[in-house]
Amino acid sequence: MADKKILKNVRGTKDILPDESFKWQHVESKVRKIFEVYNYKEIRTPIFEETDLFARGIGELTDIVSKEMYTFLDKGGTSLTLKPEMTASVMRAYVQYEINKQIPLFKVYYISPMFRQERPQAGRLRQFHQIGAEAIGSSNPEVDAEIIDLVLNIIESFGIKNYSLKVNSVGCQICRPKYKEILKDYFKKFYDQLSEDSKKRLEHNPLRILDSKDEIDRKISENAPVIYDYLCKDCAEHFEKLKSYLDEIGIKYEIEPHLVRGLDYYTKTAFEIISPELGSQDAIAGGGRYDLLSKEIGGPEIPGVGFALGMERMMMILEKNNYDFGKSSYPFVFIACIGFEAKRIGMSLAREIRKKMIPCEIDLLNRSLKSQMKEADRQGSKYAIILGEDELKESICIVRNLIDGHQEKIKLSEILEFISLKYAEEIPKD
RNA sequence: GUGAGUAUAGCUCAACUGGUCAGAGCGCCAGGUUGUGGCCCUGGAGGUUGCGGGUUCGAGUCCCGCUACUCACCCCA
Repeated sequence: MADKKILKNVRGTKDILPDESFKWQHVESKVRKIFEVYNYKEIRTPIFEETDLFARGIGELTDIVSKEMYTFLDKGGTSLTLKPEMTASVMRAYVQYEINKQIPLFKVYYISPMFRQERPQAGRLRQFHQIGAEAIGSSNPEVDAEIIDLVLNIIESFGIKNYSLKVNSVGCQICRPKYKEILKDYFKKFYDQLSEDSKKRLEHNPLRILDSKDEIDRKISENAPVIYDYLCKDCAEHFEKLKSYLDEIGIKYEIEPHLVRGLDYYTKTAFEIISPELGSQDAIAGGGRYDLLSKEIGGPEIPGVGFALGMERMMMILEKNNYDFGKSSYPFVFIACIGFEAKRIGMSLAREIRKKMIPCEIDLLNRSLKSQMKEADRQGSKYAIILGEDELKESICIVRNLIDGHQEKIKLSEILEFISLKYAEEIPKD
């Protein structure tokens, strides 16, 4: 028989094994608390949606839709897509349940995997996780300010200080098209000097040229018309108010007229938080206002703002800075048994201890006492309960403190209470 | 999709210009302690050097192809 191929995780995905998962749990629970403080409730949407939602919501011409989506037909022939981002899904749910008729401002957050079929590299995976929030129902700049304040609070709560916030206004359906044309005319004059990529961008996305990494593109962009001269009154006012809120809150930011978002639905506010500790994919979070999205997906005109933060990217920074994730869970008590009879008593005792919600481990491999003790130590247990023939005869067990090595005999009838007491003493210290 | 780099035990890595080079540390297992962890000592298991060809008396070491991984472009979280 031929050897069976060893399967492995698919490219661009990552397994999070137990020696990592506790870090994720730590980050998630901390983040959830912050959302709670800002009064954002969790929303969970399906991992896949009808392809149309993303195609229309994000925009057919965007990179995400045109080449990065995991799209497949289900058995009924419907085209489905693994979500590449959450905003469209959240808006879909909002429109579907007519939340505008129930709640004036819908504030929700999510922590969820996303899928994009790109070439993996540092800080870029095909299945990655985003922490994000959306505030739907208001076009006020206060909401933009709160969203920015919120994401910065999350970042800072993990001790990250080395970042910069860039904000911009990308206009709206009234003023952006005009600016786009003016920009196109400007770049056309330098067409021959533009990079190959930018020549293509000129067609459908001249704004992106402003964000090019190409040396010559950048030089040309320096003298390009600036969007602020072309914003309509509404957009300009919105931007001014947002800045004044940020100033008052004390948030430091950089005005970045070249900041462009890759999703079509953004209007007015666009922002990005970048970290020099990240490598080429240096955006730890991004977001903005999307007043056009609802209509794109067939809903009424509903304004919204949100952000998304790359969890893996934040983890990269935390690891790099030796962030203290706390420790993994461990069994407070380890029951070591010698012989079948002792194991029977041990199994029963383990259950009683666990019923009291005290983490407990018992040897399941029938190894030597020495191995069991070694295991107890490796697991980080505070106490070992030793049960053997000798102890059974006297109806006792040995309780060994693995921190100081002191051990004593305890009656089997009193062991549960003894351990409970010790555990109660220990709790506040952890 | 394009480009570059890397590919040796479970993990991190050694092996001069091709000639005992298949190793170390960590981890794992066992013994030193007939029923007791952490430190220490001793021993053991574990690799057809990613896969397939080629050059050569001889290749982990050179060449070609494939695959995977990594980084960068693109784009984005």
